[in-house]
Amino acid sequence: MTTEPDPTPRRTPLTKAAVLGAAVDMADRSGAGVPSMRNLADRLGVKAMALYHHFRNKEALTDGMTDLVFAEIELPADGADWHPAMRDRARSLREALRRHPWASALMDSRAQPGPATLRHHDAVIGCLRGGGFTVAGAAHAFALIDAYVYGFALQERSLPFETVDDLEGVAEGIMQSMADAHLPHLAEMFTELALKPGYDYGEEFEVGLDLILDGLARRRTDWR
Amino acid sequence: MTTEPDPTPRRTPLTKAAVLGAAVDMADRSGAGVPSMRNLADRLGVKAMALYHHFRNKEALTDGMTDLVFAEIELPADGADWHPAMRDRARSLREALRRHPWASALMDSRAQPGPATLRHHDAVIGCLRGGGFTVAGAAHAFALIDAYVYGFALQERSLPFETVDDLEGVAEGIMQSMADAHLPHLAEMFTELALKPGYDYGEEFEVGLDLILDGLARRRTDWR
DNA sequence: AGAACTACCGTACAGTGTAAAGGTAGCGGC
DNA sequence: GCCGCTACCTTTACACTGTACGGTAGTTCT
Repeated sequence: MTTEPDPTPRRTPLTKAAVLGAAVDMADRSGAGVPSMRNLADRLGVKAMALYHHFRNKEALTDGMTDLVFAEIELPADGADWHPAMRDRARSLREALRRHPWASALMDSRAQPGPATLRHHDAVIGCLRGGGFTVAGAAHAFALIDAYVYGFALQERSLPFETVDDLEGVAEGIMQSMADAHLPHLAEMFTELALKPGYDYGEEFEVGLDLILDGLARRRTDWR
Repeated sequence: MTTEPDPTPRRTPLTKAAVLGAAVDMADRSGAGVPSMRNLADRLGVKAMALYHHFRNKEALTDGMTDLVFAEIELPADGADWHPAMRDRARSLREALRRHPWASALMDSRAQPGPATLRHHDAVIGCLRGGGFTVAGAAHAFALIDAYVYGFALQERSLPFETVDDLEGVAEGIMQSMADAHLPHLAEMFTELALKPGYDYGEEFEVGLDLILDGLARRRTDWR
């Protein structure tokens, strides 16, 4: 009777995937970035040091988290037309970075790209090559689009307001600075654009993306 | 004799500027990002809590540091032609971010822009407006260029190697992954481009910048 | 039965930001 | 002279971080 099935040997053992899922979820909710090992362990009903059995250190954990984000991004379908495919991918990447705001800052420290990341990059490059880009041209296009999307996500995240209500409070302070320091152009942009009811900084994304994709189309066959 | 000049009342008192200068210098040298309050204080011959007399909290300190970086960036000269001026500014910004790699990641958390930052933005917008961009057009151009430069800096910083020697070591691991996981396009790009002797990822910067400035020139008068 | 291995826990340490309070030097006013 | 006042810095303390080290149940292999 001591060898009964024992449905919960103590609890169902942790898996890498379960830990990463919980970590991503906590990071998304809290808005405070990657959770601490202790908090993450608590949420999993376990003590902090148990996590080190599944991840060499915290960096390995965050690497796994970013790879999970990459897995969410829409891959270009095989043989798809490069132009709409790149547009879709850029939007998808941007939305993933918006869902997981901690991820854009994390790019920095990611020590090594995970499998989803590599697969993602391969598909994108493949799509570009199929669309007539040379190897060097595909590298140009890839670097350009990615830099833009990451940079945009970073900027969007660093805006000092989230809602329109916030905006008005913050705006007063900035407007004051602008009046004090004689910054007429900035002031103009605020009063005539940014503070107007319908303005949404997020819409700048499409404008820039259009310009970039258009430029790529124009250079596609010239490069190299 | 008790009222002598006393050249060192105990020591010359700290100033905000001195603290910020030391902090930036430490961050640049160490490569480990913003120093801790204790380490920074040590370097200044002072105890950690003394710093809180000059900065409300650490965030205020990092805000000051980023503002100091902005102060290094070349401003467009008054009335300068927008095209070369924007190119120079983008290069200057990128080089500042390369000198201070911790700064690009810090963009994120900067709570409020300092005076140098605001002055910088004002000058850039002014140059664009003077070059015939509408308010909305200048906003488009500004958002696009900045996103690109920040994103590029972020990517460049996240490359898993620094020197060509490092590269070869890392490459073997990645090549192995690529072979295992069937990533032919990525493999091709590595063998035919990235691992070739003369290749320098940094040169991609100019390619993308050209494309963007060209697109801006093309749309300058159409926008809005 | 004993050994080896897996998965987890307890404890401990050095490091972090910072709140609270205290000290001390230099000052102007009585 | 002395009394506060302010500017600057220190001491102490607390809650929190990542993680090294060693231990301990339970399972599996021999």
